[in-house]
Amino acid sequence: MARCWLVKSEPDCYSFDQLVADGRTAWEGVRNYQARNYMRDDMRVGDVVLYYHSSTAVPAVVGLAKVASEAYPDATQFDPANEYYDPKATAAAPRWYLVDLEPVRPLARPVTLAELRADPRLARMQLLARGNRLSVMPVDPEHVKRVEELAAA
DNA sequence: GCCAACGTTGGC
DNA sequence: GCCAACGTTGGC
Repeated sequence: MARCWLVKSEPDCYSFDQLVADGRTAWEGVRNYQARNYMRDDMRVGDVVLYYHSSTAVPAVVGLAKVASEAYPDATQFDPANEYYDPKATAAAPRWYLVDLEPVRPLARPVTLAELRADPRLARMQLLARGNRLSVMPVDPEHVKRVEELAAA
């Protein structure tokens, strides 16, 4: 069974609709080691990804995506003009890795953070853990299934 | 805009 | 290796 994941994105920055429009995107700009490690070490092509909109009026899971590539160095770390430039990274020793994502489909309707919190079956979801700030994290497949159920309800 | 939580940095 | 200071995240 493939592993499942959740990625956060601010919709004003890069929304799920934008991913659908683009058809595929490099998940650039992640600058947290744990999130990097998940992408670099644990993600596999075809893994299911919940797409979550954060820092917005109604935070919610809005769509399903999938991992579309193995991990490779994030090119933005090498570009001094890019906001994600990292002067300590070199081509010989990249610091940041990413994967490509492809959209699968939007949820029938967004499942809000408040709904997730209200569902006892999702109580152990890592997204809901106190103080969680990771932008890339694993999700239990049962929790993915439950989110899809809520979206269809 | 506020604030709690957390990660990173850098002095020692 | 400790830890205070600082910056960022993200809900509200």
